[in-house]
Amino acid sequence: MDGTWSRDDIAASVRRAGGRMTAAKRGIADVLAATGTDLSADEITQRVQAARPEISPSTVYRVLDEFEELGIVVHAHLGHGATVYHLTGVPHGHVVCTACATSSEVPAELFDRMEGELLERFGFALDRHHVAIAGLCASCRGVREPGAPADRARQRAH
Amino acid sequence: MDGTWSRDDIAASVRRAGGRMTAAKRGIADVLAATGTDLSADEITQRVQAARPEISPSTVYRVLDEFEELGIVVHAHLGHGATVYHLTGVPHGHVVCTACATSSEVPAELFDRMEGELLERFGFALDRHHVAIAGLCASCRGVREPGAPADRARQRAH
DNA sequence: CTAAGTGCAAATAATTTGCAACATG
DNA sequence: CATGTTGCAAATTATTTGCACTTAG
Repeated sequence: MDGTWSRDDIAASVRRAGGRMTAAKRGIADVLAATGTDLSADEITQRVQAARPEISPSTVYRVLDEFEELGIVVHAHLGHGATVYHLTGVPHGHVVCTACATSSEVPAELFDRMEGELLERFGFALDRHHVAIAGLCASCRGVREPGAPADRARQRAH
Repeated sequence: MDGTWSRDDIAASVRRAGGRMTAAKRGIADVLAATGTDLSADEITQRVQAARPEISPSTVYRVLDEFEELGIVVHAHLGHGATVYHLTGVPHGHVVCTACATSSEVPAELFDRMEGELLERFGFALDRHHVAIAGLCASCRGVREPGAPADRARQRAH
């Protein structure tokens, strides 16, 4: 139940918990299943509305909350931007570039060592896919050549 | 210039950049220097207003932005909560408990190994103090004894 | 004096909530 | 047909911005 989710798996999970499978939930489930990447509530809303324009943002938030309690999706905070959601499955971490705001997923094992140390030294049990790590991506590094017009990446450095 | 900041250091830095040292900036500098921990813009506003009630939140945000461009403060995103700020100095990472929402600072070396791997494998240069790592703190772990009344930590699990 | 800085009110963005109308099982 | 759900509008929270007025240097 932590591999790939189909719309039917989701429906089964919802009903098992006493919930009802509605058009909104079906639409959201389809969007999530059709996309491999993380999506913000707003992006999910827009895609769902492509098919059913009447579905409101508040419904999307409520359904996402329900799916999360059922263990169907998880959310993560990517720095400055909005919260993103994705189906549970291959656990992964997130890195966000503070210059171009691009986020990418990285294998969860990268966190292994830090996880162990945090647990031993602080008793803190890390959740690898919940919050993103910030930094500069490969293409944004080295862009700042000393002496260059500075360019001033005027975006509040995320 | 990355050790401990005094109000005068800050004033010098502001003036060197062509800025003016005002009552608001002085008040904010004092609050930051008096507190070792991370503070949200709202907490800073409240503390500054204890002395000068007329100082507005928007000014706090603007001053914090200026201080950040001058390298006096850095901000970090602690998961669900508001952005927090602190004076630059001892670099550290942040961990936030998803159950009790408490955040703590952890030594930056914990990130060393991950930093190296991210750089080698993805060309990504990590910024250790920008975004928090989520998980369960020592006191919240083990609280969920199987069979217990579940208690339902009803807060949207951060 | 003069440009930097400020207070205040209004504008955004991301969510959340109240409630009456609906639909699923 | 009972109750889980939804759409919509209004409320919140965190932040940003426009502007006329104030003040540091």
